[in-house]
Amino acid sequence: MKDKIKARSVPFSQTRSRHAGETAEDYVEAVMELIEEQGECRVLDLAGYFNVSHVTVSRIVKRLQNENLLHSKPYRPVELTDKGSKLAKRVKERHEIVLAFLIELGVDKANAEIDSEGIEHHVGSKTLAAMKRFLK
Amino acid sequence: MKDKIKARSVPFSQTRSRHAGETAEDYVEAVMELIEEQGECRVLDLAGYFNVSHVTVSRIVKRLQNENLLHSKPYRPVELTDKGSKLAKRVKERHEIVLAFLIELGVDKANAEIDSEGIEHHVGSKTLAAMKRFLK
DNA sequence: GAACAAATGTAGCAATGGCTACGGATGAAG
DNA sequence: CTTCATCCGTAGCCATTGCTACATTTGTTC
Repeated sequence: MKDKIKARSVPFSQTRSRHAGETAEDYVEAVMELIEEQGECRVLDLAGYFNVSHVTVSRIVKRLQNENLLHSKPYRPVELTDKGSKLAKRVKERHEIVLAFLIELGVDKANAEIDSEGIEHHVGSKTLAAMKRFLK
Repeated sequence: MKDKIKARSVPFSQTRSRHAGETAEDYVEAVMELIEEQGECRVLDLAGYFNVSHVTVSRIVKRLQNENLLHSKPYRPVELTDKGSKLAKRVKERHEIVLAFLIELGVDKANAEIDSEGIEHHVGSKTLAAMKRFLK
């Protein structure tokens, strides 16, 4: 009798929804950064930031408006809602910790920046706390 | 004149293709693990492993066959090609290093296992080398 | 070998995120 | 106020990864 395969359902949470959440995090973070850097955030700014077409940005912005993370009127700059702003701050802080951690670990800045973008979405609170301890 | 937004094209490489690559890594690793654990790997084993339907597994296995990572005949177990086997070994080794690293960093085993599944795909060679140094 | 359960494949739908092509809105320059 | 470049939205395509429902194959049991 074969053993039943144990589900790795926690680490392998549904790929699609997980990825949609990562996209949301990347977008609110980018919007906050672009607004800080240049006062406003346009669809084309995001397209340049992520290196995708404005169409892709436009659709994702629309979805994130439905999720109450962003808001903007047609042909107008993209702004953060309160909810989006709070998420952006959490994401940015986590991102900065992961980046500083990798650099402290001995990774060169260029690679630390690349890897931290991918890693940040998968750093849970326990791992984040461990990284903070390491930095002190 | 507004500054041009610098593209973050390296960290934000095209999401779809990046994710398809992560799926490939997860699948070859799972196939190798399941074969080691129980001698063969069936579609339903993978469905249980990833907690998705057998239909999703079936389609992904077909895609990975086209990419020459897996092979199997209809209604038959899934096996690794040489290419898939090599990839699986690299992925498994990287995964084990990331997991050991998180535990050494002070993350509890349960959280280390969860986070390492997500983090591993984004650990470049430089970061991996830094993790290895830390472990010594 | 017939019948049945389990495993796998197929059809077809949705959501997400890529794209090109095209059309409408905005805003600056004349 | 018209013109025009730029920005942005819409239409419609594809790929990936989810799903349910149904069809087919396999293998066991009688």
